[in-house]
Amino acid sequence: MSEHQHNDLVQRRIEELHHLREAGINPYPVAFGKTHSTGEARNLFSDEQPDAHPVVAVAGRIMAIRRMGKASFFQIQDETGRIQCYLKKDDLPDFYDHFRLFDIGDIVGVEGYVFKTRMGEISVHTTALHLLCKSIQPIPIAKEETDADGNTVIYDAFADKELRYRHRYVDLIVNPHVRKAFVQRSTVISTMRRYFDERGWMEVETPILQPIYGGATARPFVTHHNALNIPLYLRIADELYLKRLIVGGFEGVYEISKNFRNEGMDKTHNPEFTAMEIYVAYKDYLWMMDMAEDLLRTVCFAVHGSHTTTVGGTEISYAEPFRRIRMMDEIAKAAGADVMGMSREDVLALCRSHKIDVAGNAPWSKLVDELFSSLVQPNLIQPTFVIDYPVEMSPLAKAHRTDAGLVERFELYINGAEVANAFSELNDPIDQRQRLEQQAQQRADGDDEAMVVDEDFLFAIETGLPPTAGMGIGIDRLVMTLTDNDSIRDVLFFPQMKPER
RNA sequence: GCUUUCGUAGCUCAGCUGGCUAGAGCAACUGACUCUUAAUCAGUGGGUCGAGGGUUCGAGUCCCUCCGAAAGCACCA
Repeated sequence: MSEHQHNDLVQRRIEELHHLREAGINPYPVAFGKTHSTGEARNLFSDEQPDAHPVVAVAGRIMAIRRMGKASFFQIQDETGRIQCYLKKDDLPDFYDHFRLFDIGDIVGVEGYVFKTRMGEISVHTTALHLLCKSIQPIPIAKEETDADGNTVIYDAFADKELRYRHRYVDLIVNPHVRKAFVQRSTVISTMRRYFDERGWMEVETPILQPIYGGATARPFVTHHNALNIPLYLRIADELYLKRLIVGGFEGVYEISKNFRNEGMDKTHNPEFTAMEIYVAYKDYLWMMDMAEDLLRTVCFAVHGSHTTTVGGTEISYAEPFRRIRMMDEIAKAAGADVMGMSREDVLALCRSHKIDVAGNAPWSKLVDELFSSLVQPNLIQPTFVIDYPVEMSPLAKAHRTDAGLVERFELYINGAEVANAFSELNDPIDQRQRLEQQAQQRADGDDEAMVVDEDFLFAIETGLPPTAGMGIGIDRLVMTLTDNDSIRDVLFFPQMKPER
């Protein structure tokens, strides 16, 4: 701690701290009897009764001070916003000089009454001021002005991304739009949870530390359990455990889980991220599509009070029935050829003819995926379900009821990004074993993201999984589209950073 | 992992083809001011220019290595 930044600004504040103590003021008292939020206090004032002078005790962080000799104005900020406070020496003759030792960033409690200044700002006329926490690190001061058109203009906003992510608490104090995005994130999650709970589906918890990882194609983090002396993997997906619970007799389960993937980081990838997975027995992917659509419409409304939102200047509507398109149809339209039944070599040539850079030894499914990602996905701006994927790309999805070679699967795309992935779950144990063995073969052939055979999972499927629909939603990416942020770091409180040195 | 760009005061930023003691605004400090609001006015202090090395008479500026970040690419969700 002593190696902390000890610049002159910090030194100055530590001295002030000592002076306050000498004056008999405890800079770190235990509590404060707050009666109103700043927002509530502001609402107490009415122009019909300007002399009502409702009495309040509000608390918050000092964000601005304007000293004018024997009177001062300061603004305090709490969860609901800011309110100006007015303090004059006549009211607090013994205390007023101590206020000189208060700084921007200190947390105070203010007792007083609500009034409106001559300049028309609703304020608290201070009758007692309590220091609740002396801050010794200065916070960045972004000044705000309301221009003639009523727009808030911010000067010198705290903008350095590295500092904002490393000191997120400062970012949250100083940048209201950052706070707002995280409130919206919380609304997304709480709305989903309520939606599922109301329908009788049960929230569950499954292991994060797993002896065998599965449910997705990804590279895991590995750790070691000392007492058992075995490697354990941090989960990459919930799927296999949640299906075991459906086997066990629960008919609707969901989990909001942190997953971990040991891969590169960029605007859309953080090594730990949040997924929601839900499984409902006796349903299929068509039912799940309807549910997903209703769910997202509900979530959007909870966040925005509207069924539309704007991302990067483009309006996204959750109101209309979402478009549903078949993957193979779209690839055929965009690439000019039906890839079903085409040889790997022909699909490779097709990729090359569209100038898609792919490895020459990539498997058929990978090539088809590339065609889709390059030619179709970027155009899926409005919420769109892409349905019926090739079986090679979906080792856990049930074979399509009518179309050979396909599975009953959909992915939901919004603003060109995949937000949900779902299928009619594969419950044919013979088929499932073959699919996993295929994965194992790919793995043996050098694909280190292919799945591992999980014998206990197969045992569960052999025990009997009812017909079941399952879906995963990438919460971070959904929140990005709902908060108009194009970087995942802006919807994670503490995105992964390299340590400073 | 690769490529490019960036790192100057607590914060936001200037600093030219290398050239006097590295600047500004906000914040801080001293003083004035009892309804201000980007308060105002007068004055003061504050820097290992990310770190280390090199070239040069001279480096914030040019070169190299390292650290950190951002954007793009690759991989993935």
